[in-house]
Amino acid sequence: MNTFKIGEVARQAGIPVDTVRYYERTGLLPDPVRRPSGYRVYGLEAIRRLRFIRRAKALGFTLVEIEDLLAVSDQRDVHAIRAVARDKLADLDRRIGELTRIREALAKLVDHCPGRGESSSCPILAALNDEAEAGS
Amino acid sequence: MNTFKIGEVARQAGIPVDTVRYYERTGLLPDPVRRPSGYRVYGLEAIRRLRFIRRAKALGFTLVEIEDLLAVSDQRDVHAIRAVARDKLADLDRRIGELTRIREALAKLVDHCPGRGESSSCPILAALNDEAEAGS
DNA sequence: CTTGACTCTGGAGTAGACTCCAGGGTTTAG
DNA sequence: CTAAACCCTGGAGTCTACTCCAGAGTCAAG
Repeated sequence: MNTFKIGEVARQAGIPVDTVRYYERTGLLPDPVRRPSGYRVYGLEAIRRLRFIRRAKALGFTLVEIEDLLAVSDQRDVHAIRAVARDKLADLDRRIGELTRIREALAKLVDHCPGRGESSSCPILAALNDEAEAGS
Repeated sequence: MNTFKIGEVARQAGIPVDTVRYYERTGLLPDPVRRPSGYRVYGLEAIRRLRFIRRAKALGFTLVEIEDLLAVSDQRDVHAIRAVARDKLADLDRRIGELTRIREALAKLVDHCPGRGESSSCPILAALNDEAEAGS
């Protein structure tokens, strides 16, 4: 019998039970069939969908983006899927670039800080206190 | 007269008025002197501190980290300041590395997706649906 | 004095993604 | 049959860093 209760589905997908219910509330996961008792009943499809969600999250997609991804995936629209993935790639590049800029600025300060002596010789303090804005 | 009302301090520091009050609430900024009317009165020191906060945020520090930074900065402990900055640098490296890993995985999928034809030929869908975990 | 700009407080709302709780009912192994 | 393990709901709480609001009081210029 390929039907599962929520706990089993959650375990198979590697996601907490509360999170499965949360995904249902937000519409990411369709409302499941219920037993007369109210217990949710899932099929293999639900496990597949939850794993899809987990993997997409690991690729840096937000839940809203995953909803889009699932929609086009359900329609098997390869073109649209690639477009969504491309957008996400551009977004990742932007975020990486930003963090890298910050990293370089901070690295330069750390490199030039002697770590001892007068506070006036610490470029980190200087950068934080000085009037000049941090350039590139 | 080197005393300012909150609006002036905020403008000088380049921070919204609400945010200045928020920093006060969270303890990042010391409670200022008050006029009998209740109006906050600040000196140049407050403007300096707010600018410090703004610059530290631009370097990727969180408010909690900035609180630490301000504490060691107030003690002019160069060694401790460098240690905090180094920790932050390691943190940035970790985050950049993680995003870069995700970026590479996604880029590979996008590169191999034809963008048309059968959904079975789309590696993005395959990666999201397949049983295998995404490797490096 | 009047007017408009400024400031005060306390509290609520925002985004994103959960996470936890109380106070029940249900299922299943033994 | 019993007890442990599981499941249900609705709602509240978490984290970060603000942001906005109403309703009231204050200040400065003309």
